[in-house]
Amino acid sequence: MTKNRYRRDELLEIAIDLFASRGYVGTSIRDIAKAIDRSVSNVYHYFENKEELWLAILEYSVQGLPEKLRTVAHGEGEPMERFKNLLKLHLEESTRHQRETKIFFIDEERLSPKGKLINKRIQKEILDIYVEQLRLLQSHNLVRTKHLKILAFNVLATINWFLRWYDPEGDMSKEEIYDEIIDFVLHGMCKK
Amino acid sequence: MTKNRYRRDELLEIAIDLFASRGYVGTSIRDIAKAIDRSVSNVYHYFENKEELWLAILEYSVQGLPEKLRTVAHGEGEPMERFKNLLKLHLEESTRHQRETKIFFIDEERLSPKGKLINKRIQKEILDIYVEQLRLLQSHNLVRTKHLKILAFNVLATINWFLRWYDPEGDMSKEEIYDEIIDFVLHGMCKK
DNA sequence: ATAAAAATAGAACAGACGTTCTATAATTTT
DNA sequence: AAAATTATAGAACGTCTGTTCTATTTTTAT
Repeated sequence: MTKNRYRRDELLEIAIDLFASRGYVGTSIRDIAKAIDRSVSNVYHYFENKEELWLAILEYSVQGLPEKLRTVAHGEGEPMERFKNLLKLHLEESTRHQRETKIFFIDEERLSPKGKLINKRIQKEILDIYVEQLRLLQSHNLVRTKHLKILAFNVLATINWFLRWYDPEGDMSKEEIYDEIIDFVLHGMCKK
Repeated sequence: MTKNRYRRDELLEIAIDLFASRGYVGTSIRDIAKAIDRSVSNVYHYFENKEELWLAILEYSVQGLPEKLRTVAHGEGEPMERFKNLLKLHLEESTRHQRETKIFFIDEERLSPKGKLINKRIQKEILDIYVEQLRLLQSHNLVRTKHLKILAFNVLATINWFLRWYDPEGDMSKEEIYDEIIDFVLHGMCKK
């Protein structure tokens, strides 16, 4: 059985590429089939329908993110150190799955109720991780604001927006950029 | 002549609503016509085609933003004070045109070359304003980083992401949220 | 009041869409 | 070797798409 899971994953790869560059609605099953030089029915052989294909991509990549983040957040070390690790891992994972993560934020309104729910759930899970960690830092008197949720949104803003402008071909290394971003999140733009 | 510019703007309003909630590709001309209870041809009477409608929305709202931002940035007062004003105005304008600004960031890949160009130009104009202001602040030794462009991206991240989570029905006032965001941009999340 | 212009509707078109159906080739299991 | 399963293709479906065409009503200008 399931020998040719390989063929399925090829399909998935192409779909990720197309969805990431043209969006969910902007990519047709025919586009995907043509891009990999197979028939439309072949796509339907591996995936029940378009939305299941979309969800398979999420499962393939973004689905596991909250768990990974939680592991680091609940790991060892000082709270602030752990928070930095959390940011770092989040940035690394976002870069590693850049295309998929981009997909995750595009066209979410066009999904079926089921798809929307999954999307929202993952986003909520991630937000909660950050709020929880910020609350911990707050209890150590390390955080400036009272509105933790807004703060969490702002932190996530920086991480997620990064995907929109990051260009792997650019002349700065990933590590350099991560450090810049983490520094911004922690201390903002102003000197001292 | 042009007596019923009013009818055109009604159409524009509906289109903004639909585009903002369902995206460019996800909204058909028929959707728009149906939503305002007119015929499809009526839409075409006011707008040459779908993309021109899209561009009309940009013109109607986002187009003027760079100029407004520039005016404040080049205004009076200390550099840091002016920068805060810049952030404040940018947040205000984004809120005022929340739907349109959202449209501006959705589906940009699906536009024609012409549309893409306009989109990119406006985004570049705004980025340049920030880079310029940050350079000024840097020359006054008020900014911590050397990579101004990344810093500018991070600042814009916070502002633009705000549109994704801001809910006018929420229990915090706009002013409160603006202040939180500006504080985050300036000083980050850490105490001192 | 009449002519010109603007606003509207409705039908039609050709193409793209997601999906399904039927049939055949390739592979795996027995 | 035969049977069963999996992988593939191709045609067809009904629906939706952006757009155009023709015709009619309404408004404006003369």
